[in-house]
Amino acid sequence: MKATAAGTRQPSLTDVAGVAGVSHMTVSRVINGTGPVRPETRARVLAAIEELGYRPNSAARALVTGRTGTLGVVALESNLYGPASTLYGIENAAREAGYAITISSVSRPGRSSIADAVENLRRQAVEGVIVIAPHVSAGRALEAAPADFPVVAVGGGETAPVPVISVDQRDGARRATEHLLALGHRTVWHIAGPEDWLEARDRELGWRETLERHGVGVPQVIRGDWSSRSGYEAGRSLAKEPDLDAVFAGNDQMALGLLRAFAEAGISVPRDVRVAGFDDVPEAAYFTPPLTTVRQDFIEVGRRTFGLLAGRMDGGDRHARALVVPELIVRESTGPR
Amino acid sequence: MKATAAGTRQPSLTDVAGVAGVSHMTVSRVINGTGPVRPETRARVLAAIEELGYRPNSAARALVTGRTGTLGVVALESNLYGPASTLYGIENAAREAGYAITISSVSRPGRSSIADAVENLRRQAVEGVIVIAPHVSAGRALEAAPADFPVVAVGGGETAPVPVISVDQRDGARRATEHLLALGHRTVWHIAGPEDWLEARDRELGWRETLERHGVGVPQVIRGDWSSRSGYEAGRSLAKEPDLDAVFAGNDQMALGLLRAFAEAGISVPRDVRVAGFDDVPEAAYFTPPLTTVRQDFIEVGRRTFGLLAGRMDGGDRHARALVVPELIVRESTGPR
DNA sequence: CGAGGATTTGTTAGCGCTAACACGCAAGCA
DNA sequence: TGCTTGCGTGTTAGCGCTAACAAATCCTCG
Repeated sequence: MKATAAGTRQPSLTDVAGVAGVSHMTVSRVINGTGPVRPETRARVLAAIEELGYRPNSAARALVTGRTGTLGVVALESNLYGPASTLYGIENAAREAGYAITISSVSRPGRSSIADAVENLRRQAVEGVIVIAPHVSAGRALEAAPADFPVVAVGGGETAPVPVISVDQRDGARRATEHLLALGHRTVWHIAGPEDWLEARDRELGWRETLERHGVGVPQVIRGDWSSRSGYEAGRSLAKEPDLDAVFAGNDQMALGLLRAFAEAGISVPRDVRVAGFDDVPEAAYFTPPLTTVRQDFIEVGRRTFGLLAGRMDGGDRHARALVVPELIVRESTGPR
Repeated sequence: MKATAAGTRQPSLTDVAGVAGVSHMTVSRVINGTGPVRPETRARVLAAIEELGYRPNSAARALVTGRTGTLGVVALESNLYGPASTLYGIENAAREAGYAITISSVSRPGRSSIADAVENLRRQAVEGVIVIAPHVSAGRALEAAPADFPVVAVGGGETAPVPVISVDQRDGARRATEHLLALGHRTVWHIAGPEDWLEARDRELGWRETLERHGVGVPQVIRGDWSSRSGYEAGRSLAKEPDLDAVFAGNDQMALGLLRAFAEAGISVPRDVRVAGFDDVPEAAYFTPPLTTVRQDFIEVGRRTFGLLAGRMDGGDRHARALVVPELIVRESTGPR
């Protein structure tokens, strides 16, 4: 294919048709594989396309077909392992299905910022939108989701009238908590994520339920913000606690901060205190000590999210739900003493 | 704004014009702010837009203006801190300037996969492309970048005929290495990133140059793959080294693995060995011990990358270069003994 | 009070493509 | 031979929008 000189108009279907000596419709048929074309005609057309470096004009096609082949993703602007991985999972599945992905990131999720992002994407003429914003406020924003436009959510908005895919956070928290209880601890402390995150709520709920089901006392929950710093601060105050012996951190970053604070306080993990996290970030196996944590398969989440959106675009149910089951990964931080 | 019933055609400019009792051109002028419109006419038009829930058809607009307001980003499908942060920086800057971002991710970078991704994006009618793929092979792919289409690269392809923005990796490596030498160590070992990464090459080069400039022996470089696992393995073999006293890891993840291996081998950091990393991931301050590392401002990188692309789309130089200077963050891992 | 200019609105064409239908031609059949 | 059938190709219209120009309206001032 030759590069077209800068400033020159891009070749159109008609230009190709001229070179190939056919009508523009025949060229269209060759490109889209619609309608019958004699092999020898097809070859002439393909040669002309090659010669001119023709590239279909997607705007013109979209205008007439009403389809853009683009999906929108509203993503949280953060480097949190989960959301970023989910994004790649979605992108992959979408690309395989022939869709492009347009992202619109949101720095501080809120009812209106998410609605704005969705509106932005609609103006970009996306055919559907995936919202990755596992916040309580995101859930509320989705409650007002239009019925005439396909929106799906990942990990949030239980009550929203949109399909939702989520990892079973409660179950993951239950697994971690039961694992710690099974080791003989009287109770398990918890460092929760920010209150406005659904995942934080669910993990806390799973932890609390499990303690109650086992009839053990529920300690005061400690509130963090997912960051290692907040885990560190939580660890500093927990270190003063006289009968502390097991902690379940809401994510791996906070667990890391916790480990750091304990190390500084001369508390040995797992000998004095056992610690578990959530997410299984790739680094968790190399923390000091290696961290027991709950693994979420984000690639799978991304794939299934795309699937749900594809279904919804086909007129599927607004109330579809999909749940991905997490897995407990046991490492030294809850190992033998 | 009312939701349109499913299945109904979206309202067009003409529909709005009908309701407002004006011509479609007047509506267009109101929407785009082109040409003068009487305030009272404008109000009627806006009311009609509101009433119908009108949303401009971007395909039609793109068809006639030749502009889509979309940029493409070729991203590496990975959760590495740097690329992901850069992506957000770009998205932010682009959104502020009124552009949308379409991403195309690449799992294994290579000459052809990157060229394919760029071609994909061009078919999506993006106005320009940013390639985030700091590989040697990416650089080669960019050497064949078309002259008639704006492409910029972040962090790679020194020789490619496209604008490039990068963090000064050599300088960062120099800072880390000099910092270690200044602490009185005889030499500094290095765990390098994968050979096909430009960043890995530059960091290694900066390290090597610095050692040579100071006239100290250059130890055999150890090759990792950015992962904590590879850092851990490097640490296991380094632990056997009799006169080891300072290590500069190519990134923070590998430094983490290294710290883990040293902890297992009973080597104390910084007492027995001092360790520095690269990137300053948010967790680095909470490693055991907190890690001295080189900070890169990825948000700035994203912003400037967008700036370079904007310049290139305006007919700017294909050989523009921008360099972001990194910063050494000193923490306990190179602290007093 | 009417010419001339500025302001506001309308008309027309066409961007590049696909849908729908029309046409020509060869083959099949009676 | 005439009529159908089906294949391969062409013609036309129109998607929703903006650019360019044309027309109408309003004001200002001699």
